[in-house]
Amino acid sequence: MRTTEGESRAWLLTEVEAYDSELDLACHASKGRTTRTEVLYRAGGVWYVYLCYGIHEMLNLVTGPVGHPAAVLIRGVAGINGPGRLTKRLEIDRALNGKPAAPASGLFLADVGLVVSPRRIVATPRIGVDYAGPVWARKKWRFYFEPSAAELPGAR
DNA sequence: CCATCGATCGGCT
DNA sequence: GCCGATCGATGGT
Repeated sequence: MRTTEGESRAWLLTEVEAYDSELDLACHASKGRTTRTEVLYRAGGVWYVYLCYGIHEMLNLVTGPVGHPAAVLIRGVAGINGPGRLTKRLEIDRALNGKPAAPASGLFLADVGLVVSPRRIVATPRIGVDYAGPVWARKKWRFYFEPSAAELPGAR
């Protein structure tokens, strides 16, 4: 959910990708603590937004305890597929980097009570991380599900 | 300082 | 299926 100039909008989160620890060669923290990755080492609950390919803003939620770099890349919501398209449509950029995932920052998560059976959730290798080598590139840490019309925001 | 490359996307062959 | 766009973080000279 997001608030922009008083306007509130809601999206159903449908696709994410996990990045965990310095051991994960696909995780930016695999290169250690740097100016860019510092946010990943904070306590979970803050946004990590960076520029990819010089064009796309990537939105991630930091998820680990203090000192343990881990994050979830927000890859898609109902109606918007692709992490780059998502940030463009939601007008999200690096200004949000390091900000809390709370109403004060304008972008936060809300539990709407939707229960998704595990059998509906598909797990696949992460996208675009072949450079991480076979072990890490093959881990099935991308997850998504296809929401039904009745599950979309605003449906009744 | 300079070179490399990327958690992508849209357009074209 | 391939390729270029576009730029900041990173690492080496």
